[in-house]
Amino acid sequence: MPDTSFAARISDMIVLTPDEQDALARLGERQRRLRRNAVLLSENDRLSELFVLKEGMMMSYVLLDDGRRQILRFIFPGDVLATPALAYTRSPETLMALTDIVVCPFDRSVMATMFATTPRLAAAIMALDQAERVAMTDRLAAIGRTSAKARVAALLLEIRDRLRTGDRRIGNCFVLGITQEEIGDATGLTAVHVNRMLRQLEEEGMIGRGGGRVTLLNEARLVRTANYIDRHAAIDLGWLPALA
Amino acid sequence: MPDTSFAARISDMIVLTPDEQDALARLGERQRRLRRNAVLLSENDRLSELFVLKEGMMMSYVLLDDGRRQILRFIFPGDVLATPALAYTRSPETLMALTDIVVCPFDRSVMATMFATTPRLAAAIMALDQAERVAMTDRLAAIGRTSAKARVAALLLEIRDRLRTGDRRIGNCFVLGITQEEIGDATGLTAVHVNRMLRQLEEEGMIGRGGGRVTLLNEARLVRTANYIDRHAAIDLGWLPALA
DNA sequence: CGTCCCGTTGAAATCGTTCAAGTGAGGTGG
DNA sequence: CCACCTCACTTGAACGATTTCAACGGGACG
Repeated sequence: MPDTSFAARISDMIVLTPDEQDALARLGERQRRLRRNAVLLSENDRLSELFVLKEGMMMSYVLLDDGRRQILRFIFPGDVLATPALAYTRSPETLMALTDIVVCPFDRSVMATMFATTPRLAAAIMALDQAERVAMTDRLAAIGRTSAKARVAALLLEIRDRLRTGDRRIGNCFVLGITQEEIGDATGLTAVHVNRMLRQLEEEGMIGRGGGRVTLLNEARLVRTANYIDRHAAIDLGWLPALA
Repeated sequence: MPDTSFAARISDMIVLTPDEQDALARLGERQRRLRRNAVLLSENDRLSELFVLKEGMMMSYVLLDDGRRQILRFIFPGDVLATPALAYTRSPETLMALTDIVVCPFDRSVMATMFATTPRLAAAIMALDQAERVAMTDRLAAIGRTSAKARVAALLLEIRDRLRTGDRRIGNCFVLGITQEEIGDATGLTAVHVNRMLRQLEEEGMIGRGGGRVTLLNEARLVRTANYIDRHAAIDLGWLPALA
């Protein structure tokens, strides 16, 4: 049984052949540890490796000329990072650790080999990337067309669901792991306004806060105010051919 | 020489083997024509095919509960559509023709076959998808963190650059092909405000308008006010192994 | 014990929206 | 060929959501 959370996620969805399990295990061979707040890759850095996040939480972001930051995504165990390496030689985004982390780097040539030798696995990776793409379109729609309250609510729900895919025991009460400023940079709001929105969600009984934790008190209502859809729950790789 | 614009785009970037050219040509075998404003696929429709856009222009969007619309991307000849089919059985977005179009549908099982038989081609498709992903993060950052003027300017530049990849003769003067309402739905603004921003860009001498066309009069300044980066120009697939 | 970071709160300012009205070009039927 | 209709675009004025500015509290950490 391969031990990376990435392997766990893949094998949750398709049955792997021994060859595929080997290939998957090789992705986890090298490991790199980084401290909280360490930068794995900066915008415009030379880019030739991809990574799988094995432990911890990360984020990717871009900085604008005026110093403003847009957080593009939060990254959880089992996610593949730095996929732009497949199309670009310089990173379009910065990758930073939000907690102490363990990542497994692998050269993009490994990806090329995987396409040739374990195509089904490559297809599965591409499919998971599509799920990430769809989650990003959800964020785009949220930022472009929903209220501040809805965006904050959606982010809370998304983080909870992502944390839960890594640990099924996580219920309605969890440690967010990010600051209000980071929530703002992810949702296109200011930290000040995020604070007001959290307070409002609390006053309306949708969430509780305390001890660095958030509790979803009325999830149904939260989902409704957020326009939220859990994209990770609906993933279906059943079309992948069951090769020998 | 394969005749789809998709084939042209791929072979611009890597040298194809005869097998790969065959596989590419097979993608273009079936064709479907749609009229302007026709819907190829609605949100939540059953999803088992992908498409390559051969001619014309399309967009993808989502509708929110309150009827608001967020346009996720504009689609140009050579782009692959409905890639969420690789991870989901129902479409997360609506695909609509902005002009009369020709699309080439192919089942996702064809994609699976391609992974196994022409892996390098599959890798190239995944790489181009990454470019699309990066363009989407640019839009996310624009909507989340830049002014209305910057967003409109960025959209004008992006559309011009995308049109140009299909027709190198296109210079600084081109037909936009979308309404101000659509610009608004793509940038997270109202049609009214888009109008004011266009006027402002015009008054400041950055663009000219007339006869349904836009002219970029001061491209350098426009790029600066938009924070724009041309992602399609920097694509590099050189890492793909040059197989026999 | 001081300092820094994060969170909190109020008041004023601003950017973008909403509402309302009007213009103009293109298409269609009489 | 004209009357009519629709759709996109245009413009002004009022409104409102979010930002900005400013100040303060509290906990963690050296």
